[in-house]
Amino acid sequence: MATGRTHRPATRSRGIPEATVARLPLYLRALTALSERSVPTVSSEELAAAAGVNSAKLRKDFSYLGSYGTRGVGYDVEYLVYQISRELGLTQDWPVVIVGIGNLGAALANYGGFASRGFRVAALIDADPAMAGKPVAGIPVQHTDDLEKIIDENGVSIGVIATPAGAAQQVCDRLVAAGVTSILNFAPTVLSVPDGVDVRKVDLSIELQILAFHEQRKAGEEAEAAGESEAVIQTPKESGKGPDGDVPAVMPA
Amino acid sequence: MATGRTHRPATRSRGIPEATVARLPLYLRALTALSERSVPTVSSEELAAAAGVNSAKLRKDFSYLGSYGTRGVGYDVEYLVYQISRELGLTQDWPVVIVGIGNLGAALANYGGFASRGFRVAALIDADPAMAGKPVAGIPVQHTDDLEKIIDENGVSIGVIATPAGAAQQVCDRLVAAGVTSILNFAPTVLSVPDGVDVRKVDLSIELQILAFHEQRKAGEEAEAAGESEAVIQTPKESGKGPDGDVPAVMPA
DNA sequence: TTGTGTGAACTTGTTCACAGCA
DNA sequence: TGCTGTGAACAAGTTCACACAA
Repeated sequence: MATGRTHRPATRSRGIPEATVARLPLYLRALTALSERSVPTVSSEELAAAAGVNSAKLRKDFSYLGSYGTRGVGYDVEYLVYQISRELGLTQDWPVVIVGIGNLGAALANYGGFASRGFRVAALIDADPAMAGKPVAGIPVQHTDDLEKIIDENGVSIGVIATPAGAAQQVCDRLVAAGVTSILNFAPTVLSVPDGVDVRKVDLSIELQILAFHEQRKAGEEAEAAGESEAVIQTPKESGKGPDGDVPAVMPA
Repeated sequence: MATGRTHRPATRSRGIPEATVARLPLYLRALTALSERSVPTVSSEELAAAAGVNSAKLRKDFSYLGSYGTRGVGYDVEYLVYQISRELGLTQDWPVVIVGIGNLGAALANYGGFASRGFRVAALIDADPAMAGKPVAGIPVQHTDDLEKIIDENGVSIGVIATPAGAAQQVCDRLVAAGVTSILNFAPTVLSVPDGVDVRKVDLSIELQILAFHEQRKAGEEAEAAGESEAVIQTPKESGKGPDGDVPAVMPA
């Protein structure tokens, strides 16, 4: 983890900002829907609405890819679908393995959104010998022992970890050693990986906690709207060095 | 959707930057682990390593909450756990409903990470009458018809949508109408909600697409390292007004 | 006339580096 | 002396507003 270089080789990969990259799949989804309805062209305004962003942002994003629109007209849907797909690397096939076939792993295996985007579930792997051979989503589960072989034979470079937290780092290490360079982690742990390996994490409980934060804030605002004046929203820092402020006496031994 | 005000009442909620809020659950998790090992204090350096961030960022984040550390010593683990929990609103109980009990919904219902963080699965809801009454994760599934009643009776303000994309907006509308003000959306659609309602989305396929982008880039860099000189990483803009650049002739009808 | 493409202003987020407290 | 807390510098991301191409 504590290697000298920055984790990602460059903050902007090939000149396209991360924030833009993260939105490209959103645009792609909206464009695919339009394409299916045989809509030939869209304006930035329409597409932005469909993708849930504002049009200035969308145009800026597209400007990093090149000048693919026509002034006064808009964007050619099919052409943009192709350009974004290419930019995201979805014009090629990406075999992925899912490790940890519990509830979540099974859900992922069954998730239709992968196949339609150039991702192919090449194998399902689980540590439970009782699972071995059992088909999930039509794919027989294989045992962890064969992990390296499976990665190698299928040319897998993207791995999905859906194991319990305790097993995640170990699985991660084996995946990386076997040649996987991108990992999608569902286990609630921080994974250490060598330079050059990308990790993205999805943590369900973290998302809920962020919602809870805002939810709590809303509740506070309501109370405030009812009685108190404006000074209710005071920053905790204001009570800075004070004896206690609104901090309950919980300071332990 | 297109209301005058900005979507979120304020960009910084109660003075704490969004980016910081998003990291608090990470710190909390690391702290909880330390707490379980009865570690009394941590330095910003240690805690940062455990949470996978750098120490400067962590200290800055904590500075928004107040001055909870001791110079020359570090942070009291238990005290910080409490402060962050309180800040995130996790000292209270949050009943949540999960709508759409397919593979993913079931996985979420079984997910242990919720209960341990103040979230309680108050009800499971599905549109399939055949599911009604069947217990998932020990909780009987209820029919969508009763959605409003369930929300109301349980005082639910956070809803999780794990339905197919087609049903998501409709479910969302009903949740919101019934009083839900925070939604965690797993369906691959953009949801429109009125002002004051928070939506967070988790899209598995989007995460993979982002990984694919970086994966592709890596492959490109390898090729480059083999033969070409440095000038290979040229920004697409450099070929700006040029005839074609590296764009293949795919422009459709 | 319409809607893209983009410099420039602005906002948010990150990192640096060090003063100052325990 | 050691580590927090934080201003100040920097970087990334967003929004504005308008020139300009079709």
